[in-house]
Order: sequence, then structure tokens, then C-alpha cells
Amino acid sequence: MADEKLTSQSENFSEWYNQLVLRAELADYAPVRGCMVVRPYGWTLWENMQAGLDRRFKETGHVNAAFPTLIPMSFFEKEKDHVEGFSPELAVVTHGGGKELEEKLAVRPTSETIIGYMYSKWVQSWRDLPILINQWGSVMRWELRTRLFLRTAEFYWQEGHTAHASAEEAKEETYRMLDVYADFAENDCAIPVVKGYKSETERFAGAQMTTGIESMMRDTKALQSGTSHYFGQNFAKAFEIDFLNKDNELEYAYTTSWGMSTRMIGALIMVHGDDQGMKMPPKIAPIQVVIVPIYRKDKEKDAVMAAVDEVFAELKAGGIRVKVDDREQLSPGFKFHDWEMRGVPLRLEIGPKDIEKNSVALARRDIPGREGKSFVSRLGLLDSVKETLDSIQTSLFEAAKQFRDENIHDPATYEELKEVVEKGWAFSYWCESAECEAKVKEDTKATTRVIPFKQPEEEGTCIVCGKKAHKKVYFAKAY
RNA sequence: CGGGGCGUAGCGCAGUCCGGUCAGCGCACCGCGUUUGGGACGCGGGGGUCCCCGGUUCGAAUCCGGGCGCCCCGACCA
Repeated sequence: MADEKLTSQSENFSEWYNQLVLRAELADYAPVRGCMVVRPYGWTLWENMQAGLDRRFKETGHVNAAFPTLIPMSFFEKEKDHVEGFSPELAVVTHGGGKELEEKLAVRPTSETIIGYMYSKWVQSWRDLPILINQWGSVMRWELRTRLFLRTAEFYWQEGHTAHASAEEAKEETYRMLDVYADFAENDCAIPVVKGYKSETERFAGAQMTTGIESMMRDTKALQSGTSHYFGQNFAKAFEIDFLNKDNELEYAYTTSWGMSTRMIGALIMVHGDDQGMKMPPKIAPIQVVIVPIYRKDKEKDAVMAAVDEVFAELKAGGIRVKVDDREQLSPGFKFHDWEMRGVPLRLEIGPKDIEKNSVALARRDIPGREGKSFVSRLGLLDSVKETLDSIQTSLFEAAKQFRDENIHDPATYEELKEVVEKGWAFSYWCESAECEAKVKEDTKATTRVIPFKQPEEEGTCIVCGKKAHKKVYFAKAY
């Protein structure tokens, strides 16, 4: 079992994060450098995320398929920016069946190339479009510096790849899927996000436009948790995805891709977690309610366990993901801390006093200590539990939003910007030049995160160079 | 890839300077008993190629040479 206390967030935020991931049994280090094992508690969380996303993908007309892990190396040569972006981090298979391969194979770092190749075979006519395919899988990028969930050599994700007959339609798709991500992040994960464009330098390798959702972690650093790209005809030209349009003219298709990964788990931990551990939003929590039985003598135990079993059955039948912690050798106090660390949103205590009064004790994970405890009647318990879970879901979102908004600053001068990005985000006018962007990065290590879709009416002056600026952008240190 | 730290029981560590009762501690684990509304306790017990390879030595966790791995901090990235 874990040691008693986690390193506090204020003492050492990364240490807090690492300890929490290991102790909550979300993931563990694999024998291969940079790789992780996602443990059952972490994977169940991922499955719940997958369910929320997959439902939204299906609702927007997408279907799932699977493409291979190995991609001929030559495919990466076909799109100039793409190869430049990804070659440094490719893992390459050179041998198979004991022999050196004629053509080396890359372990996919993302699947634009192989999917582009396949789409070129499948598309001849405008009637074949659009193609709206998603795949769930893993990819590998040879990262230099890794962190569990945030950046690992292999990570699990989904990648949607679509091809369309017009630029407008493909752009619509790009925005639509970013909206899906934002909706999922805010409603299911209780993580407030900013939607917007990535700057030219932050753009995905090979994309004409990259959009993303950005959120603020408890240490005020920014994390991008989902992206959606518009490729124009770049990949279509590279892989000859062409079709006859309604005017009987040969035209290249317009493609998009969009992805969200297990990094979202890292976001969840860092957006909601506190010194006690995780806080799982009820909608995706692997366990929504844990029941801790409390008793002294065997006689009490029988009565308590009978009540516990009844409550368990009632909640389970009501569709709640509920677990009874019936470990005999551990004290209730230990169990309280244990489940708090794992982030279970609602704890239910049942002891002799509750049997007497036909009640149960509820303890909310989002409100620490006595304040979060209440005693409710066994009658109508399912409704009380559901209401409380809804309330926790909402309050997690509100708390995260408040924290984020409190830490977004509007510096008046460049000097002030430099101070502000040490403890939050700066929201400033920017002339959109790469030079000014680079200067901020050099001076502060903060980068442009997103250029929000929602922009003020007025124009302003660039916080860096003072020239006329049309856009406001978030500058922040990022993961 | 540079800088720092580390590798001894499942986990966290001491021991390494100065070679020889140094194979040890805490937690976890197993057994029995008492406990249980905010991190229980007593007694008994099991568990180790001291990261690997080589060298020095009568003798190496300890000294020397080489390797491997992991973590943390910096340049690239979902």
C-alpha cells in the first residue's frame, strides 16, 4: 500500500503528479524506456472516455476502422512538411523473419500517410465522398523526454481521417470535430477549454490549419488536449486522392484529421487534482460511488453488511458504477484516504448508527473534510446519489473554470507579460509574426497556445513589437 | 543529446568514504488474536544473483575499469 502522504502540489507539482499516477494505479513504467503500462483503473477511465467520444463520432456520421501499425518508409517522403515534422521521432523496423527488410517500415507516429494511400484507392468519384473514418489505436513517437500519460513513446488515442469534395466541407468538418472535443472535455471531463487556431509555428506537420482545445492545469501551465487539422489538398496531392467532380473534372480531395489521446487522463489529473489526490468527474469515473462498511463486532457486521448489500444492489440497478470496499484488514480511515486519492467522487459510509436511523453518510470528494459530509435517508437514496453526482460534475467544472479565469491576465506592457506568464496565461494582442512569437518564447519559455475563435471587436497593438494587431492570443508555458 | 541524481526484499531507504557479525530498517506480504465513524495494534513468520560484466584481494554491496537502465532539470513534441 502507498505511503501516507503525497508530495503536495505546491512543494513539487511534477512529483505530486508522478506519485499520484503510480499510487492511484492508473499506470506504471514499462521495461522499455518511455513506455507505460496503463493499469486497469486507468484503462477503465480511458474506456469511459472512449465511450463518450465514440458516441459523439457516430452521432456526427463517422465509422470506425483499423489500419496497420507498420507503414512503408517511403510514404513519409511524399509530403515534405510531414516528413520533416516526423522523421526525428520515428521508430523503424529493419528486420523481419530474421532477414533485413528491403524497405524499412516505420511504426506509425500517426496515420495520415497510410490512410491517404488507401483513400486514393477508394476514391474515384464525388459520389465516393465524403469518407468519414475514425480509428482507435496506438502510435509511437520516439520522445526524448517522457511523462506518464502526458508524453510517452507509445500512446493510445483515436485519429479521425476524412476526405471531402470541397474545401468548405472539409473546413466544416475540422471545426465540427473540434466542437466535439470541446463538448466532451467540458461536459464529460469537466475541463473548461479554449477553442482556437494554432499559430503557424505550432501547426501540425503538413496541415494548412490546425485548431485545438487548450486548458489550464493547476500549476497554471497550458495543455492541449485535442486537435483538429485541415490539410487542404496537401495529402491528396501527395497520395493522389483524386476524383471526378460533378462537372466531370479531375480534382484533388480535401482532407482532415483530428485526434485525442490518453493525454486527456493527464489533463484530468492536473485540472482537478488536489493534495489528497485525484478528483474524477462522475460522468467518466471508473467508480462513481464507493461504499465503506463500518462495524465493530461480528453482530454489527452482519447487520451492516446486509444494509450495504441492499444499498449496493439498489445503486447498481439504478445504473451507478458502485463498489463495496469490504477489505477486512483495513480501517475505515485508511479506506477514506485511499479512495480520495483515487478520486472516487462520492463515498458512502454505512455503520451501526446508520442502521439505527435508516440513513447513510455521504462524503463528496470535491468538498474536503466535514463540509462535504452529509447524512441522508435510505429512502430515496438513489435520487440523492444521482443529484449529488450531478452536483459534483458541475462544481468540478465551475471550480476549474474559476481557477483558469483567475489566472488569465491582460498585461499592459511586454515587461508585464514576462511577469505574468510565470504565474498564469497572458491574453494579449499579437501581430501574428513568427519573430514576436519567437521573442516571447526566448525571453519567457511561454509559447502561443491558441488564437481563440472568439475575438474582441476592436483592433489593438502587438504586446511585443507595438505594431497594429488584429488578433488576441494566449501566451503560456505548456506541457 | 548535455547537466544532476540513483540502482541493496514488492515499495521506500540505510550500509559504500574507511573491504572482514552488513544482509539490515520502515512499509507491504503470510499466520493468530485484539481492533474498525478520518491513515489500528501485539506476537510470530516468509522473502535478496546487493543492476550487469570484468579486475584487485585470503576476502568485495563496499576499491578499480567497462557497460546497461531509470528518474529529475534544459533544447523538440499529442
